[in-house]
Amino acid sequence: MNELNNREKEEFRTSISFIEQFIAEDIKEGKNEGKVVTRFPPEPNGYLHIGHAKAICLDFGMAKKYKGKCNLRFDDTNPVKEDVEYIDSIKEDIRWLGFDWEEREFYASDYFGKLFDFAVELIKRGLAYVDDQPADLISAQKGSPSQPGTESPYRSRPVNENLDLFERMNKGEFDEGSRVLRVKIDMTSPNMHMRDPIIYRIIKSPHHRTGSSWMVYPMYDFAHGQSDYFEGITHSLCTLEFEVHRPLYDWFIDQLKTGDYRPRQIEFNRLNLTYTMMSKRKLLELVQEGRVAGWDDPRMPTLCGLRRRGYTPEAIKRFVDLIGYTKVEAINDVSLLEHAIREDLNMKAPRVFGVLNPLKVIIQNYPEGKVENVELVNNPEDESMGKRLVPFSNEVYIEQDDFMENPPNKFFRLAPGMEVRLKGAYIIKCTGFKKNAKSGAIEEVYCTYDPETRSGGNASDKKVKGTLHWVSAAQALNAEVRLYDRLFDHEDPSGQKDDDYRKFLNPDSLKILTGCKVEPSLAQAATLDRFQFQRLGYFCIDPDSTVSMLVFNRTVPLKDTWAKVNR
RNA sequence: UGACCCAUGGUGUAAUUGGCAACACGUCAGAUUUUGGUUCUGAAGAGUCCAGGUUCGAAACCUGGUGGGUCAACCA
Repeated sequence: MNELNNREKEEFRTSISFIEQFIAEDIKEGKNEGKVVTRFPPEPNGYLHIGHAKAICLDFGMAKKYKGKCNLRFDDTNPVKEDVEYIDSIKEDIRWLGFDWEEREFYASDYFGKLFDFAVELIKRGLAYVDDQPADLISAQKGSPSQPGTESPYRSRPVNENLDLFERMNKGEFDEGSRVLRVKIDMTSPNMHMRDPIIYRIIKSPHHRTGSSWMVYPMYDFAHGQSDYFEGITHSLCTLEFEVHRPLYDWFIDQLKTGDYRPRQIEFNRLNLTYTMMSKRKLLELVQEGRVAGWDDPRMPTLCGLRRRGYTPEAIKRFVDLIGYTKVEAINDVSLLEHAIREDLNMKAPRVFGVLNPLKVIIQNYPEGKVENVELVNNPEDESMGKRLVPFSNEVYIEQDDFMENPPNKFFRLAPGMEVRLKGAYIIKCTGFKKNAKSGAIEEVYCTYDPETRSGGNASDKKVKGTLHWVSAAQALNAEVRLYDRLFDHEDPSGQKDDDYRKFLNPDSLKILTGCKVEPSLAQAATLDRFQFQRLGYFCIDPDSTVSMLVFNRTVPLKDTWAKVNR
């Protein structure tokens, strides 16, 4: 209720991102007849991560808000790096987030013909030339950011010769790397991207969509802006590092355009998160080196990893909404992401009892063999989620942490002589315990219960300091629980100049608990179902889970002020 | 011996575009609670990177610094 009020308050806020301000101004000025067309342009060479979610939310979000369209376009200009496997996963992840590109699934490769024709046109206009020099020479001639470049000796090659060579490059007459097509701009430009950039190179590997029909492929810089133009994109939203490319894209569009229309590129900051990294290359290394179990390892910042971890699309979108879009290179605190998932799951996740580190409690005055079904609320935040029955008997498991032989001052749990409530059942009092003489480990705890204190009963309003979750031993289901922590123990693992990011891998990022006990209602749970294990955290069923062995992933622990007091 | 971008509590963002620096997360305290969760109340925490300038008035505009980022793939 109150949380809703908070959300409502936030929705009333008038501030919109600088990007949205630009879009709103463009609409107001009647640009593009007030239309908004955006696109999400991934390269199919890896899995999507939460940084992509930030872009997806913007691209699809702006289109939706301003009654426009958002295209999905795969920027597939480099056949050696790309694969259909990635296309499928990307589409799955975007759909999972809840966005729809309808029939507008495009590929940069759809435009290879148009792009080739445009390149030929540039040659004819004397604006492009074939360079026969090797890569290292071309690179050396480019100069450096503080040093102007020098012109290629092939720069003034006659038009006919360029035309002939370019056609023959595409027929496969020359080896990869032997020739490239460059555009003629300015080798002394302070902007490196304007120093006669390469627009076409020879690649003989087959392309996942066009097969072997092309032997030359456009560079990203030559394909991206024009693809936007071909699709009628009005607002081309991308990350900050493309800011310096914008003059080049504008140059191409100047040569291409026939009217007033041109896409407007607006750059925003990438998403960075503490204790992780977004580099696709490094994420791939983690997978290939076996440091994680795969792209969907629940410790990965990939969308499939977060999904398997138990994150909801709503929480991810909420998080993206909270961090905003600016031009500042920021590192966002993971605690905000965790806040977003807790906030969402608090409303949605049914409560259940699960004991991670079981300790048997024997209730000595409760009849042996008797089983009562006690009623528990599924979600105190949402009455419509109903109630369920949970079996109670004379032997129950509680959490090892919930018992102490010699408790400190504010320990509101079980200890010799102390009383606690077993949530939904009875108040019990500890009368003794069994301790392993060698290890000192507590093996069993003995209690008595007060029959009058059953929840809902006569003396049920009796106050005790602590309430524990529990699972009846005889009916308990066995479970494996995987506890995840941050993958790295450094806030910015990939930003350290002198240290490899692997050095900061957190050795405790995964802990597997095998002897866990959960309430019998969980037998019906399906893969990826999410629950709150009361007093512990949010958990979901892992795809590895089977009928004989339930497997849970901990999405995020509950806030724990007791643990905080103890540190 | 460059060009471009950026700078607001610990973190991320606001500030109706020149008018009392606000919100969220986090932190701390209290209340409520059959979850040490949730919820509620309150507090601490920046005077807006620095120095000048314009102005009745600057976080915002101008100049110059400082600091950070990006750019030299036949990657995207």
